[in-house]
Amino acid sequence: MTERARRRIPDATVARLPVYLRSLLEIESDSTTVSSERLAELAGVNAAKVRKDLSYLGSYGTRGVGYDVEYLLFQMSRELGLTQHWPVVIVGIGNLGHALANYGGFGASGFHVVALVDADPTKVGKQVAGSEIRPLTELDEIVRANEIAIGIIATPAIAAQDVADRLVAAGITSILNFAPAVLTVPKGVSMRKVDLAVELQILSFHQQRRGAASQGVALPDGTADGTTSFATVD
Amino acid sequence: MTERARRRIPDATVARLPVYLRSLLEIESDSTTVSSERLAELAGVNAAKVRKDLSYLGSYGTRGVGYDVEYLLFQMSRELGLTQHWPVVIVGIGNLGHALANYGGFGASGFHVVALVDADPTKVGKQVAGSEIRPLTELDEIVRANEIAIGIIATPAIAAQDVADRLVAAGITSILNFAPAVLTVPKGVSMRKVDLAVELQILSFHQQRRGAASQGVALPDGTADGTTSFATVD
DNA sequence: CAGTGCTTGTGAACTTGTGCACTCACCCGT
DNA sequence: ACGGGTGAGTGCACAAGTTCACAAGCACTG
Repeated sequence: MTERARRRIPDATVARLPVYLRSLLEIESDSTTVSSERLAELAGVNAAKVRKDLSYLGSYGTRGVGYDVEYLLFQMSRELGLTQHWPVVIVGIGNLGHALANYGGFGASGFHVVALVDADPTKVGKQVAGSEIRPLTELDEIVRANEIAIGIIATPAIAAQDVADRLVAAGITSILNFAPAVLTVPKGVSMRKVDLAVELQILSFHQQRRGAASQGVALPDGTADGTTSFATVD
Repeated sequence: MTERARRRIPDATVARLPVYLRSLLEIESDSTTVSSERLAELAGVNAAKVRKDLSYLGSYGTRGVGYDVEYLLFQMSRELGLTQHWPVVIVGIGNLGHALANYGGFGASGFHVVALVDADPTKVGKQVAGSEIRPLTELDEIVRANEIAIGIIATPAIAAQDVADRLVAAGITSILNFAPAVLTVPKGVSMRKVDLAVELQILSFHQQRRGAASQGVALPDGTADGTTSFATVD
């Protein structure tokens, strides 16, 4: 109640906040203030949506003027939890794990890859992106020692559920899964999935339809996830 | 009318079809028939959703029995356009592009990486995953020569829009974008986005909330995209 | 060949998300 | 000091997606 029972932020909005954040960072040096219209343009959505989304964070804009970029950045970062340090473990150092370990985009937002783990004994001990690959058996210890809350799964599909179970057992409560498998996790653990094959197949679906029917098919320009944008086919 | 004006398949359903497809492939060798309940369990959704989704494809089930796995697989593959050959070009052969080029999951579904392109002259000519990296300037020629319809962007954010424009100019109508940037494409081009940082930030949001409020926050167990599943926090 | 049990297919209620349009607060210029 | 213009905040109607509940249909048994 002291916290003013902050309005629950809809999932669709949460998914767009990072995009707004990035857009704000891009113009941070140019302008001190930004309108919903301009921000909408940068983020690829419409202005009404921007205003509604930002209103869930609170009334941080000034009517007739716009939003203060600095302040909005701060509030948004805080809301997204980016003001804190998030140690991350990557499990499965194949091609993708390798790429993720070397991905620079992490650090900027408070995410830091602090451990790499793989079940393959021939990989254990090797250095990747400045870290040494540790055996899967040490996962629990590693997670606890570093107080890791976020785990990334980049293993083959077959191993993914086992890894997820181990991560959960070790106390991890957020999982990002790149393995093409449906994982089940207990309540209290959030998990998101990134699936390359699924994305391609969705594209294929639309591509195929396009070829088949000369008939126009209207597609919406975004999903609840904000990860998609379609243009209209005609 | 002959084509029975096929019901438009909702986006949310399209996004789940690949998941069903994968689930079916897993049980293909075990059972000839599958119930909506079983399929729901494998795909991590609920049974009613499975039935509704499948109903958009047509009435392929048998009441009291279930769905014929083989037949469903065939229909679904056809619907998703996986019965055809899809040549794919990857632009940007950094860590991620490298990983994507080596990713095996493509071939199984009709996707084939037929060309790798990078703007960096020091990378051009090198062999990656059996293909030679070609210069960005040859993109147009490559796309036309191989009749490529799908392009994957794995460049830094700054280059992404330019690459997208080139892809579109070359005649590509489906783009999968891994660069952390909002791209605009003309009507008639579909584009999907996979953004690592966004995913992490969404996880961070929930993780952060969890820590802040001892108050329970209920999260839905899936989005329109089917790429997410959350458990409830308490 | 009728009865029983199982599972699909789907209308309808409900929830969530989107987009419009309008109000009202605030800044700035005079 | 005050009025005009601009752009935030929001109520509302609509669209999309989800879930429920149940009738309809098929296989199998006696």
